[in-house]
Amino acid sequence: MAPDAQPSEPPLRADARRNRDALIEAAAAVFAAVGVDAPIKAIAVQAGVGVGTVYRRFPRRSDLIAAVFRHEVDACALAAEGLAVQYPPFEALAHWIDRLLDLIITKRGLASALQSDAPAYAELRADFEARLAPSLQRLMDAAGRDIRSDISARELWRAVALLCAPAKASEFDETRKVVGLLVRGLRNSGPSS
Amino acid sequence: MAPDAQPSEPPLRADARRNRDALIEAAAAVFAAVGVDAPIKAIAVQAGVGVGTVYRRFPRRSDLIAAVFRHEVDACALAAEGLAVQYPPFEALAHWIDRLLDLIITKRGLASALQSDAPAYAELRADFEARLAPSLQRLMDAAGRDIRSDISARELWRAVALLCAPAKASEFDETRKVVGLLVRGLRNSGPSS
DNA sequence: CTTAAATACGGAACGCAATTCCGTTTAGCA
DNA sequence: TGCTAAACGGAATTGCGTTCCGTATTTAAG
Repeated sequence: MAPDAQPSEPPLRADARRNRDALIEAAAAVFAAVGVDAPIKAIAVQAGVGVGTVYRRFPRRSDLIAAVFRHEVDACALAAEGLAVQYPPFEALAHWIDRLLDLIITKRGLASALQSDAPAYAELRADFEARLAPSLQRLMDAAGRDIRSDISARELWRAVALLCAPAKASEFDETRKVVGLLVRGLRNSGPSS
Repeated sequence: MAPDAQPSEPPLRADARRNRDALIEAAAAVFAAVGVDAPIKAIAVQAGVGVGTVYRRFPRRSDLIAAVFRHEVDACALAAEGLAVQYPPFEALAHWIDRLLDLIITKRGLASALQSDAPAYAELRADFEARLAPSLQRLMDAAGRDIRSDISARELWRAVALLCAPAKASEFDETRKVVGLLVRGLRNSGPSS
């Protein structure tokens, strides 16, 4: 009855760790070049391993995507704290959403993957959501009556992710504009503070 | 030099027309049951024809989708006129966007298809856009200063389509809410009329 | 320094859907 | 009725995702 509930995996074997790292690096390169829906084989080749190795370590494509972007996602979540200090509540929220936009928009195919319900991507949205929603929630709480209360952090995050979906480089401006509209609609013009 | 430029196809042979109609009907049924990304074979079977026949008549999947929804799309475009008469400009616009939402939201996978850049769907967005954008443009023109002028009909239409993308039946309300936010943001709160 | 068990590896094999191709069938017409 | 063009169906091809298993490597014990 020892509290071993959390099955903390045994440490990876040396070669396994090496391959794991190589795969993340290779995937980052391939994702940047081709998009997150690149053929698994391409990533395996780039990393110099067999496809079996990819699947053993990252059973779902979303696992690999999540690993590649983990640092950036965490950084974005962290940035909320700084913005909350620097700006008034509503502006902090707006700026953070800009930051979120930069995160999603520049990764080819990431936004589409985030809303795919294909099993290979199933966990991705949840993973991103788990890391980002708390930050957003705090900013929204801080904004209090400045924003509408009938929308949740999860809903807002998903809306932004959706609006990023088509973004090719040529459409970044359009995406920003439309997200801007959404944020405008979020603001409460009711009883001024 | 006769103005034969438009290569109006010769009329279809009787069996060809029969199959064409059967395919549209079959596709409608399959799309409703499984979504617009259903296997072509499933549609062929349902229609009682071979896959070759599907590809001969509808080379790209988008051709079939467009054919299936043509009536509904045209009806939506038409509805703009009526709304423009019944309501003040901004409300007419808002109502029409609701109508647009109903059109897209209830067709499984349609919204995703509308933003896919896969070749099989390439023409779909353009096709819908060509039919819907003029109506939206008229409503926006009529709304004049009531709405922001820095967004085009095409941009607004695309944003709505994007926000519909995830919509499973369980999420219709969420989608409506978020689109509502967008429309709110579109309204000009500046110099009142 | 052996050696055996546990892990990990690679890539062949399989499944599934998209798309093409071509020998056969059928409608339209004289 | 017979001929030609149009259309048909479905087998074959292609491409990717995913699984499986015989082989190779690491690790730790002796």
